[in-house]
Amino acid sequence: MTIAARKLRQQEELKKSILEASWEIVVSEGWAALSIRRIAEAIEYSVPVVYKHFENKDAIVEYFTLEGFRLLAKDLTAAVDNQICSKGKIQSIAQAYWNFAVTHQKHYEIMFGLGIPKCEVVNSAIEMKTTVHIMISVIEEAIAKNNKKDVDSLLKFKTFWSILHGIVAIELLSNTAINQEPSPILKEAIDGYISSFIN
Amino acid sequence: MTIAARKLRQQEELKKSILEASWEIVVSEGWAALSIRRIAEAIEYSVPVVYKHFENKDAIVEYFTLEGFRLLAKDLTAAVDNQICSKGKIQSIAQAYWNFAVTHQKHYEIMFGLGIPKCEVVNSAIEMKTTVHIMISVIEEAIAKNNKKDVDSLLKFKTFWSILHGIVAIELLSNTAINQEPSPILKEAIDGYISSFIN
DNA sequence: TACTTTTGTTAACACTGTTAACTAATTGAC
DNA sequence: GTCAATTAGTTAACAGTGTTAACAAAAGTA
Repeated sequence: MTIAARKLRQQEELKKSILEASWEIVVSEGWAALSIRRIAEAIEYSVPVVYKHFENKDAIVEYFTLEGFRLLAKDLTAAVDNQICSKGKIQSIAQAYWNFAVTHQKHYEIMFGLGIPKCEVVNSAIEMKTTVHIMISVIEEAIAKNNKKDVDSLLKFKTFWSILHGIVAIELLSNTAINQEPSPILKEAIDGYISSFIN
Repeated sequence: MTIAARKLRQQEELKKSILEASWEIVVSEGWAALSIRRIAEAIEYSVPVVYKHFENKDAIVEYFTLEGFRLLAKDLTAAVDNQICSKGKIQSIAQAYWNFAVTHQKHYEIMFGLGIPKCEVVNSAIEMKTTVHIMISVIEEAIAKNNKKDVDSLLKFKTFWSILHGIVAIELLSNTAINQEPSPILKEAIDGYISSFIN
């Protein structure tokens, strides 16, 4: 069955090349430039071949959306592992979130880009849930350690995420050469957030 | 010159009908459904007539973007006028910002939708600058009244806007029938923000 | 009336996502 | 080895998008 194995391998490589070609287009020319015909041209195959590997264009975009959440979850996990106290963990997550957004800008755009109605997919994805879970765990731990039983952890989580996303989004919108350095706005906002329920 | 006047009036009405038809499409079917051909069909004219009144599709979209900022600026101004103390003003602006986003969702989407590279236009628009100016004034006043000369007002403003946008964006993304009621997340986040530089 | 300008149309170009219909190559059974 | 069945890949089309050149008809002006 080595022939069948080779065929399978070739098909997988073709799928991989579709994703690589897609990513190259997105990185160099943005999400709007991504089209099936451009992909087909890049992989040197005809258009329907792309549809053999992905149901439609959305499926390709979705791949990168989920990849983004996977990467984000990994980064956030690493950020938490570095720290011991709750305050440090939250600050570290915030910093990691920021770093992710500036180093994976195209991912972030498609993960949180408004105006594109594909939220159903994202909201139900486990990749998303992992990210959410990491944040909530840290916040719940902080609440427990600070004996603030009256604090709503879900509310705190949503506030946390909203602040993070807001800072990133405004920064990405004002497309003035984004600097990798930690944003003072981030520090500012997170300090205020932390002091609202951690001593 | 009454004939020329009538012609001018008719042209203006045609332009108005283009905008009305466009808005109807956007409201009922979203921004993605807006197309020149759909507009032409709605106004019962051929396609090039639309181009007589707007240079291109972006110009139509831009109209609503600027209209959005105009409306937002008006709402924020009214919100400030209602209040006397700095804290109240900031809270009132936050609430007004939220209200604007939920009652003018389609406007908000196009004003801050990521992934659409039309920021150059928006950043240079006076409509945008007015909105910015209102927020900064209130913050500067708060800083002055609280004798916090070391506080960076621009930083505070960016943080403020980021928090507001983040909360709205996350809410709009999780398209679960948005409720008009004041978001607890908003109150939560703004309270934290205010206490970071107002006694 | 004859000329010019305005107003509007049709039809095309170059794209987009998507798919039906077809061909050529490869595989499996006899 | 031959023949049918499956697979891989193609071309060409449909329906839609933004945009514009070329043209016709109506209206205004001399």
